[in-house]
Amino acid sequence: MAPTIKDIAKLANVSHTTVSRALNNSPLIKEVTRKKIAEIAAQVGYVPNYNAKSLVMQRSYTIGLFFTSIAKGTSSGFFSDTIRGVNSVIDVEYNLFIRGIDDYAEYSSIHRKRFDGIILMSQSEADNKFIYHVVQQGIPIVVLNRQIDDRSIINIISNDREGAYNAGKHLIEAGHQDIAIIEGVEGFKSTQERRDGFIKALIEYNIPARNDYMISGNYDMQSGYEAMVQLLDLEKPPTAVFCSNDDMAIGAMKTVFERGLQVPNDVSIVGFDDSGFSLFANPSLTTVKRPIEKISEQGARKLLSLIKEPIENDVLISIDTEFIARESVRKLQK
Amino acid sequence: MAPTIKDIAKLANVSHTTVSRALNNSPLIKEVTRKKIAEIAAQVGYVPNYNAKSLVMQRSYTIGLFFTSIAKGTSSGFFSDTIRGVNSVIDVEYNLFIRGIDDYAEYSSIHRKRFDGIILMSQSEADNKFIYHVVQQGIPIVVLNRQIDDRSIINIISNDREGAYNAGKHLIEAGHQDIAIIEGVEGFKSTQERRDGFIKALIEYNIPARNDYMISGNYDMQSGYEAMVQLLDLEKPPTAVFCSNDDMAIGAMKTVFERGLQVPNDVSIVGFDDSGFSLFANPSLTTVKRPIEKISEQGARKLLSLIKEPIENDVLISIDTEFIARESVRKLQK
DNA sequence: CCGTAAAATTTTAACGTGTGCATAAATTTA
DNA sequence: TAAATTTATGCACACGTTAAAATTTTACGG
Repeated sequence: MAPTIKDIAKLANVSHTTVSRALNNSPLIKEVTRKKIAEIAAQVGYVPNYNAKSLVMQRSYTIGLFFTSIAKGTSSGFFSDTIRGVNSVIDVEYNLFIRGIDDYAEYSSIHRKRFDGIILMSQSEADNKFIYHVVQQGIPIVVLNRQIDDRSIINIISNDREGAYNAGKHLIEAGHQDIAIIEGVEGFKSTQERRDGFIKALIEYNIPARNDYMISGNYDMQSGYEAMVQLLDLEKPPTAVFCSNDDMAIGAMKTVFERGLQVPNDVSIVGFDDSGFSLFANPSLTTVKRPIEKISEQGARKLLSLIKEPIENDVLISIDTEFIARESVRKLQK
Repeated sequence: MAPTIKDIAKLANVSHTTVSRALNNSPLIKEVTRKKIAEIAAQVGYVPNYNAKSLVMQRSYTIGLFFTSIAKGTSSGFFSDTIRGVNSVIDVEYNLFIRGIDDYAEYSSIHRKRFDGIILMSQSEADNKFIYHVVQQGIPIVVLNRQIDDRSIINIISNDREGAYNAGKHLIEAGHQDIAIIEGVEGFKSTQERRDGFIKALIEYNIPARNDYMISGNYDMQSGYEAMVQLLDLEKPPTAVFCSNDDMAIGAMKTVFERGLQVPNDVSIVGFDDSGFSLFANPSLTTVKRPIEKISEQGARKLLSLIKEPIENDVLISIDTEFIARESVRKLQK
């Protein structure tokens, strides 16, 4: 049905070998024959069979984009920004394959023949097993978003620690002393990094970290809501709260309003991520912009060059966050 | 490197054909040999080469999930809900391939050999060209979210018209007479359906539709914001606004607050979609839940059965929306 | 224990493409 | 003009798998 190089060969009165070479711009082919063949190919609407090609070339023309999980724990904005970033870089000659690691019971179907390269948007330490498997299979990989100890792996992360530090600093310099933190999913590297950055700011300004001002959440709105309930129930509630992401900040704001209180007049709130709605929240949310789309673009580019030139190595790229001051923080007079 | 059926054949002292049959559970193979071969295969860690398989089977083991566009016009929640829905149904033996139609300059690379089936989350009439191509290639396809006239195509949509009708009715029954609508992207079927449903409610209650109460937006927050500016600048601003999606509703609420007005006290607002943040908005957003995840699950299932049994046809499944009353609508006393 | 049907397996070919080697044609050199 | 070299093309095989045809082995009735 669909024309093959052999069909073209017949039409052009040459061997299929010549056709193959002509279409791949081999220097062994005379210019006139190449042109003739290209013309015929275009005319009959030839498209290469990638399965045959892959079989003989030992390449798959497939880039795998993996998440820790697609089903849960990944916020929509994060998820779609990642795909957008990668998609914008990966040429259509590649298949863009998307799955969650937790969709797999075992990894045997993930091997060299099936993936030219893998981009992992990693959120959890538990991904290490997957990474190990991929490396062992000799598949080029780029890990995004979570720092990997193995320095032979290309690693692109955002500087969450510094971002959280800036958030904390901003609150302190606005005059706040009683500052709480609502944390992300336990075990996620980002959770830890953001906590560390936040605490660094406290230490730098000699503000004691109180245990009851550190509430753990899980990055979703509901958990932010619940965490804030705990905080407002304290004998001495904080005047400001750093939420480890915007979703939880939105949830936390909800609690504040339900208590008949105001943001930022009664409680100041800072988020993290700068997700789509943070600008349109009421009040608009002061937050730390995390350049997810940039990270994934960058990651995709690195992967492509890694596939072409496998020597590259020892790369850790840290992309800076950006502090965005909006309306959810109140300046206290001292 | 990686073991093939021939390697296994040698180890088992049989021909590679026997191995192939044994691993595919052909009834032509004696039980004992099957077992022996299965054992060896497991032991050497055999995984089939899908390129070779595809080449001879004329199947790709790839499901294509296409969007109208990945880069723009698709909200995060919508995008990720779709992928989640499909992902939950498609077995890992399939490649899940994701792209936007607008990533392609021409469709020649989209053909039967490369896709066992295609799921299209369609938002625009402009997709018809793509659909036509796919159908012409003989690729099984399921179109989601937008009604297609061609009844030979499996089509799964949400009943947006009825949802919008319910939204309008709710506002009217709460006592509102001056009701505006902020519309979605022009040319999107959903835009038209929601407008139609809304107007139907107006007509049913004998409320004249005013031209200056119909503002066009483009489904993003910013456009909702701007549309609401127009509405509030009117000599007689509406007391209620139906926004064609939640994103625009959030934008519209922002405008209201900036004017020093209240939702719902001064203006009532209804959205559409029930996206993640609508419950946590302040006030929480009354909206119409559109079951995107359900639609995509259902669509994926239909596609799988269509691939197996190509006789099925003339299917139009309409999934009902659900009206969700929350806090953004005020009951007027008459 | 032979002949034959059924069952189990092997042999051969095919899917569509790329590549090493041989060879024919064109060009240069002597 | 013949020999040496370069250039252009074709032949045959390989990639890993399934399927059709051919063959061998097993089972069974007389």
